Amino acid sequence: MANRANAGISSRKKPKQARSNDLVTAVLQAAIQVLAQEGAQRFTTARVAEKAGVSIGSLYQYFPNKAAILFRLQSDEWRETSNLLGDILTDQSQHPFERLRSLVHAFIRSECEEAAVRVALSDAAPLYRDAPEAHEARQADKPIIERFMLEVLPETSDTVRRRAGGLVMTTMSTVGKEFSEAPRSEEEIEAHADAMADMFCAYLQQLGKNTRRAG
Amino acid sequence: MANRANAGISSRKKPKQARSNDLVTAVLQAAIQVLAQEGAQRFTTARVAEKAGVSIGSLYQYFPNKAAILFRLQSDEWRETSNLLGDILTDQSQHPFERLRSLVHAFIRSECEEAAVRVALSDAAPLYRDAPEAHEARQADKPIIERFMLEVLPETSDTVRRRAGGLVMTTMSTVGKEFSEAPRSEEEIEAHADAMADMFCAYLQQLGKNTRRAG
DNA sequence: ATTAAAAGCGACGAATTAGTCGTATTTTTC
DNA sequence: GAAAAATACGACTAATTCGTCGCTTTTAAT
Repeated sequence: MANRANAGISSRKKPKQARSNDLVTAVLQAAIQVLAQEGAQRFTTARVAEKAGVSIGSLYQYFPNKAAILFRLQSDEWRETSNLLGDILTDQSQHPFERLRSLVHAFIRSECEEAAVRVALSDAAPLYRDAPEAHEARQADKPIIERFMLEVLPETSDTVRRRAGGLVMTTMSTVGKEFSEAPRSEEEIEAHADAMADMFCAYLQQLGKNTRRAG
Repeated sequence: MANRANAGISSRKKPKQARSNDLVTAVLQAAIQVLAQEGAQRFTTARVAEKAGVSIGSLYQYFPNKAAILFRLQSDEWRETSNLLGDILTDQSQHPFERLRSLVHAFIRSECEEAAVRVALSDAAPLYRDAPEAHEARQADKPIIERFMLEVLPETSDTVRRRAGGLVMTTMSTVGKEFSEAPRSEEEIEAHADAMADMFCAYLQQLGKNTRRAG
């Protein structure tokens, strides 16, 4: 097998004409369909190109390798999640705990939509997760979380606050993923999101109390 | 490729002589090494056979296909975790919350040991997770958790109690897995486990209060 | 010792896959 | 409208992988 993994994961060349832009979006949409219908195992560049109605050679003009397509899809999802975080957690018109609850609901709901694609995409994670680009992309949410946590636990030490924020976010994302792997009814989704939000609020409240007592 | 996936995932024939038992254990140990050193992507039956010092044909006498080897490893891990659960959560000499805290610490520590193998094994999960055997295996812990939760939240409705138990266990396992993907110092491990235990205790305590107030 | 069963072997077939490269077509530029 | 640049094409190569099958060696039974 010719291996181009060394070429990295970033896009190969910028599409300059309208048709090549269309080609790239066609490839990405096809990639989503292949992931959803065939799963990560059977996700191949040939299948993507065929479903996109594009030749395999053209595909490789804009993506250096298979991993780049997957990473692009994951990046798009990460960006969406970041927007969700920013929109909800900074809405000063609601109590912080209510914002957190909203976030959990929104996140779980979005995880459960198109669950097949999301599961397949994370099955394919080994192909792109070691790339430096992937490492960078995951730092995007940190400032937002940090600011939110400062609002909730203003008197707590940086270390504890940061750890708590990380725990809450990691829990939301990993448990949300696991939860979405089985098909869920609307009621289940809401109930589960509420339970998770309850857990977070109880935890943060307790942390706040401890700090006030100790400080 | 000749495909034997239909043959299922269970072991092919029982080793009856000492040498074949040795062969099976050699294969399993080699499989662990291959996973740890090469990762899920490069985990192949040929590599396992070679590292085990065994012919590929012999390997296929005792494992119907590649997935069966991986499933066997995962099963062994699940059984170990089940034992951990049973040992710790039923130890009546400690307060339930202390047991939970011990469990979290033990679990996170064990996840962080041999992290490479564990990560690779879950990278390979798509190969075995849809098998019915895998589905059964995951129900093993339910009764233990149920009994523990009854002890902690005796007056809560079944639905709520079961959901809470599931949430706590899912959180421990998924967050533990995520946490172990990066290398961690002893201090980090302890601090993180404590934070997680704090979160669980705060949550369950809160749930208990609500029930008492409502009931 | 003879025989049958169990275990072990490894070259090989069948299939799949990632990515290339020379060529053809379309668009832009001047 | 001619030259140059960008885009598109797809047959093909090189590599990898799973699992089989006919055959040999070892062990157990009588």
